[in-house]
Amino acid sequence: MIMEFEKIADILKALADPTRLKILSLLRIRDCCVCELVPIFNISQPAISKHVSRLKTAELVRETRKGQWVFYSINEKRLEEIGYAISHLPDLSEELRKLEQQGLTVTCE
Amino acid sequence: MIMEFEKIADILKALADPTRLKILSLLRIRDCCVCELVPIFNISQPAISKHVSRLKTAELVRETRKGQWVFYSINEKRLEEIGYAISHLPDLSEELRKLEQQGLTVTCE
DNA sequence: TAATAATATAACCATATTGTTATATGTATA
DNA sequence: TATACATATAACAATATGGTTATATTATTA
Repeated sequence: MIMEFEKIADILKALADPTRLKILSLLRIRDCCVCELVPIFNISQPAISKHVSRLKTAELVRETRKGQWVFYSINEKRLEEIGYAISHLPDLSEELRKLEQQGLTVTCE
Repeated sequence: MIMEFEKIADILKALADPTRLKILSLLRIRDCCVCELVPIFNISQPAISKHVSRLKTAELVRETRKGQWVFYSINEKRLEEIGYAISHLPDLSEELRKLEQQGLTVTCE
């Protein structure tokens, strides 16, 4: 299915941060909870919590509570979806057609 | 080749904007110059110019001057690279191993 | 129940992002 | 050369982002 530009941009914004990319790379190895991620990064627990929350909003990770811990797992399907979305962006041929009708296209050489 | 987290994040930031995604979608149809893009979007000429400049910095588009116009073309290779980079993020197993050595991993159930 | 541990949220700050208008630069043409 | 057109850059404003510390929430355990 074709994903809207705004939706794709929103998911890409969630991905477009080195810390969040590192979290995803770690979750590829195994599920982790926030308290395991904290000592790996030089940022506070609330900062990590906000990063995983951002990934969750974009459905790039899923959470499972296990007692006092919340384990996060990667949603590989979502990553595949975003790859597909980038190579199948919504078609804007109509916009270019309108431009031509208005005589606003540039023809050179 | 494996791309560093910061580099991937930087390219993803260039992609993570609806206007820039629409520009890329238009360039998939044919090369365009800034003056053709302006009437398609509800933003000023300098705003469009800055967007294509951001895409150029990330090597997602290339420019060719033709007389007074600058035509922009999509660099599909770069888009493929970023797709590959996302599915082959740098490996952080070592970080998790250190965590285990320090006894900071959580074992439950 | 009280204390502890893990996580999330609130309030705040510094910086980045994305738009604006004004202006500079580069190229073609009268 | 002077003018016009396309594009880029500068200066600025509003909002978003990513960090901080303090505190609230949720679950476990003494």
